Amino acid sequence: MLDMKFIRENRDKVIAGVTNKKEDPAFVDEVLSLDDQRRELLQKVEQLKAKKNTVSAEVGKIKSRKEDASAIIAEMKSVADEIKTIDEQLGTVEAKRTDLLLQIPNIPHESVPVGKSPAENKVIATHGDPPSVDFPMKPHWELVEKLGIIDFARGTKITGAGFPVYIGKGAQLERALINFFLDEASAQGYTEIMPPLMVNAASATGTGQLPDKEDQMYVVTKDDFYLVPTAEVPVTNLYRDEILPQKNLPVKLCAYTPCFRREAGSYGKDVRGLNRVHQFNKVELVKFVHPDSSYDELELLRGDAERLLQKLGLQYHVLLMCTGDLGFTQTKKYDLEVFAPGQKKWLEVSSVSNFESYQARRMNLRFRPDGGKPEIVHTLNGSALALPRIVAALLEHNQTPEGKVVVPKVLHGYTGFELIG
RNA sequence: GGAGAGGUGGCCGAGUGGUUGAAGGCGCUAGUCUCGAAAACUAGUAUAGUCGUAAGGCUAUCGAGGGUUCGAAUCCCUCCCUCUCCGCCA
Repeated sequence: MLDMKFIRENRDKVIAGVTNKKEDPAFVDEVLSLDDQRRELLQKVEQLKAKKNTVSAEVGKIKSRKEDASAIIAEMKSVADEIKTIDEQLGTVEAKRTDLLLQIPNIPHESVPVGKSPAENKVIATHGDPPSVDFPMKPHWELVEKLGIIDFARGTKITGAGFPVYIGKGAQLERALINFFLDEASAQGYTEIMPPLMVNAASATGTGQLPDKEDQMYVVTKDDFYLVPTAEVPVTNLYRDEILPQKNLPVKLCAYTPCFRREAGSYGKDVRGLNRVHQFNKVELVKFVHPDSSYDELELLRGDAERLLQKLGLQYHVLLMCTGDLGFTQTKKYDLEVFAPGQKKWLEVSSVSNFESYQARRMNLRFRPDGGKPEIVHTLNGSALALPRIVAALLEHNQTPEGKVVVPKVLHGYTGFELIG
């Protein structure tokens, strides 16, 4: 969430930012009005509490002298009632304020182009070329079926649509990619985390999945847990409610997890094959950094993700997302899209974002500047990378006329084979 | 799942209704002492909200939330977590 003080002092800026994100700016003034009410009630009740405290201490002294304090006690009873009444009002106002505060999105960074639709995202870099072949390239769903390495139909039987089964070299390729990504991250100084795959409501709120994106998560109602939609959630919450020493910054973490997403509302859109599934594997990078360096760290993070695509020899481009296409909690975001030549489509395989203090404030994640008061850290994350679309692009990019697939060299040590089929 | 014990400041630990934001110790920071260090001694050492130009004041916080009371770390209720024993189990 945003800092209440910041909203108070920058009303117009916040409204502009919220509007550019295509969110409702009406909440901003509502929050400000609730904030005024809150402070008014707070002052009133705190004065009464101060009185209560001094008089109650007095009662103690009187009683210890074995004197009569019944008159004062009777008087304080009405004060106590008044406190209770105002406290209740205060509680209501505060709950509303917090509720609204959670519904105000983070505001975009000034370097982000203002825009309404994905069409206004900017392609800021492209790398690699499509394979130069003289045969018609197949989409991956045809390749994997013939090769028998991913079985969508049986996944549907076991669970439901969007739960593919990886078989034989398909499973091995998946495992190889996960290890490759994790090893690359470790080499860049990221500490590997293996987190829980279910999180509680507090964690989901910390990263912004709740209340905004509740419908996208699978819920274990019996225990009030959520299946992780991305490792971002458990990993970013690792130090929730903690104060990190400044010398530990930047904290760099990486994690492989399966990701579970209901993908409600996206039926029929790019759902063929591996393009959009309910359960998939992903390696995620997370950083906690000093507020002064978060935009430099964002570029480094993007580099870490890009390098993987380069090493895999895939064609990709980098999008700088416009304000209207930014997520609720993000101030700036790059998407990496890889080209899948069999279906002639760009597929999003990574999303690299800065959240500034927005998540960290929700999570109460701070650092202590040397000798100073605790401050909120900035959080960033990026996929490095999401597996299914990488596999899709990789299979399509490296297919042979016979429908076999050549494994990229960097993976040979991981797969133990160089050809599928 | 059953039975029991317990959750206090960075850590250990005292505290069963009346100056307890919280004794004492450890740790940490600064100072004294020392050629320097250790030891010893002295002082300081939470977070947040709110009012104030500031100094500073006030409020809240002893797992979380609610209740009783003029007054709660202390009594009551609910929940969470940890530990021990039993059961079950990869």
